[in-house]
Amino acid sequence: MASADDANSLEDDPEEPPRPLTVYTFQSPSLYPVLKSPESPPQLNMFSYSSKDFAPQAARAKRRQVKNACVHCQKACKKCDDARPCLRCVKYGVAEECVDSPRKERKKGVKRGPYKKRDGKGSSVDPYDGSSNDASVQSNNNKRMGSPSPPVYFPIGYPSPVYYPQQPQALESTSEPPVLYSSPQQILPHIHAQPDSTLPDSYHPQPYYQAAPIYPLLHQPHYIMAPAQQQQHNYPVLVGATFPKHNSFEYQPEMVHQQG
DNA sequence: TTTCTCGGACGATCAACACC
DNA sequence: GTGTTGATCGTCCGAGAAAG
Ligand SMILES: [Zn+2]
Ligand SMILES: [Zn+2]
Repeated sequence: MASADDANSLEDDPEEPPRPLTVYTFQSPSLYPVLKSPESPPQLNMFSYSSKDFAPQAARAKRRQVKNACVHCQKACKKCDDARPCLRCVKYGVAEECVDSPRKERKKGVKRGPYKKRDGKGSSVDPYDGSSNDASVQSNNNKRMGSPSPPVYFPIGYPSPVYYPQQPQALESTSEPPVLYSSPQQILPHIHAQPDSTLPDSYHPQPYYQAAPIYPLLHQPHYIMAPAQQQQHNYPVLVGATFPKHNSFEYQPEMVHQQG
């Protein structure tokens, strides 16, 4: 079966077709809930799929990746998120070791030989021709137009790794059916797991809000919030979380708070 | 049964190349 | 200068192995 960390293409985009019947349960200290297939699964279309099984010829969903996984996730080949510490590290109790993995510099000066001609003058393949086997085609489909697509709100049920400097923007227009998004109330603040002094350089607490991981109600983690008097912002401060079943994960960092 | 490992598919990036 | 191509590098899915 899938590993505990698996089955969690949680952040995937709304364009993705529904994955058949699966339910999240927290049953391991692994970062992400496990997908189970209950006998009478609810009809929830909240999960992405990532395999070819559902690939409708044309609209093949894309897997979304974080820009830089943390060292632990990278090593484990597991899904990371943009938060630092990332959810997985928090869950494993190694939040203080959660730092971006180093990236190596891209080679330069590599010669490539002539490209295919543009504009049908040559033997170039139609990038939208579904019959193409050219591996590069699929990558071309999503990266045209330079800059990365703007952040989008994640649909309910999708834990999101993304930070939003402020209110999320409107979805980029798409021909896909509309999706539901978290209400502002569902956006939790960034996890402040460590005092500033122990945080990695890459960690810059700011009034950023993270679209919180939103799990199906049945298996939602119990978020531990700082007492009101400890909060100096007008948003709640998350200090830890416990996950139902197996209690194996309980994270309660000492304190929690950031200067405004 | 649950958790861990890791091969490899796929996504993101960006320098080389092509065209105007 | 701008846009396109395609190689490189990174992420993480998911199957199988290992452990309990
Ligand atoms: Zn991580
Ligand atoms: Zn981490």
